[in-house]
Amino acid sequence: MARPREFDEDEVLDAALRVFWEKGYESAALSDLLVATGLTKSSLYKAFGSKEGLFWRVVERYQRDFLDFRHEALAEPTPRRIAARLLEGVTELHSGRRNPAGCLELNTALSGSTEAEPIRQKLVRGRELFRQRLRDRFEETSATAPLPPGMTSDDAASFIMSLIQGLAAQAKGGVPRETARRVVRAALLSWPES
Amino acid sequence: MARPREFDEDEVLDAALRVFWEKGYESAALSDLLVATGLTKSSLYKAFGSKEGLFWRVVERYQRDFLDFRHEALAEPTPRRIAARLLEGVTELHSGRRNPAGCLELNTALSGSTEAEPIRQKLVRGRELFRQRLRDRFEETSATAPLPPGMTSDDAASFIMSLIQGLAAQAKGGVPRETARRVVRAALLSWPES
DNA sequence: CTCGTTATGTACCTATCGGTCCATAATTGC
DNA sequence: GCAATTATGGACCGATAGGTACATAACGAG
Repeated sequence: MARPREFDEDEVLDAALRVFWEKGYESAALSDLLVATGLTKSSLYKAFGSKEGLFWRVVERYQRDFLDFRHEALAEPTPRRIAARLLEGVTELHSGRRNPAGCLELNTALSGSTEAEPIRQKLVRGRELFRQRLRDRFEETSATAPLPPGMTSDDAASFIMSLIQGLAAQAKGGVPRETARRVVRAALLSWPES
Repeated sequence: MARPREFDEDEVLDAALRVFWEKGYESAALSDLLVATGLTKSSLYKAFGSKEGLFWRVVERYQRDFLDFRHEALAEPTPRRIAARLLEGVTELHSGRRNPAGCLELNTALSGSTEAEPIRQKLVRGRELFRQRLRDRFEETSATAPLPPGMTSDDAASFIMSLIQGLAAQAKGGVPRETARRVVRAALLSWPES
């Protein structure tokens, strides 16, 4: 019983996703978002409340559409297979030519303005949460197949997280996918096969 | 035969270094730099030409004063000792409470505005140059002590570089030094002792 | 056909960005 | 002590940032 929307929310979110992915939260200007989505300022603010509101909707989609491999990875039965699936997933995601280089979340979480500090912290918290889930899965699956000798589940989880961030940073720097693949291979050399 | 400067250039550069380190190039506002250095806009522009001019002077100092361990690392006689010294250096540098969290260069190189794109690229080039030096040293020293079995010098260099970026990103996220140390230990487990 | 409701387009707002201009101050050589 | 030179203080600049106000347009319900 009112005027209908003239835009498709999915399309708008996808367009905004590209912008935030390429530039990070802060460097993505409102004007960039308007051009990319085709919305007017009024429509955007009516629909999403603010730039930050839009951003969190976008992050939601990012996790759903692009980070889904993380769930599959955690479901793997051995530490090595979990780690491999994670690292390979990150490699394919961040260093292809289909998507913007690097990681949407990292690109945002590494900027340093005081304005975006709460956003940064929320992202960091999410990262830590995933690290804990990873550690727990390493702990569980290490009964089936061992971790690299000398590594605790916690060590292993922190190690993999660091590598994931590193790969994302490298990808943003333009390091080619093939190089990333060799890094992953190298990192997994000492991880026992199932 | 002219009016003398009222500021000490070293002190100014150190103060500016902190600001750029904490915020990255873009998020470091000119006003932040003025407050931190105690300079007026006129003096800053007279002395350094522009924000970018000041930034490169600062990077120079950063590399001289804080990345000096890289040279020592490259001088080590075996791959493991090179890698260890590098990773430990990065850990101590980035995740202490003495210095701002994370890496000045990475904090800058991961932001995505089009304005700072040339700066990003220069930093990325510098990183690639160091990677090559690292690879060459791995190649040379692998005669004395082996690399981890299955890794070429190039693999090893890319692996270490990724880990360095990862540690820097983690540090910016507030991951404690002790965790970083455990990551380094884990990463070096398969690297043969000299 | 009108009314309530929601969406859109446009003009406008304040704050801040990096940077420039110019008058004035402090120095040394002569 | 005067001229030449360099440094400083502060007003000013256009561009852009994110965000708001308000009038108008398009719908469904009655």
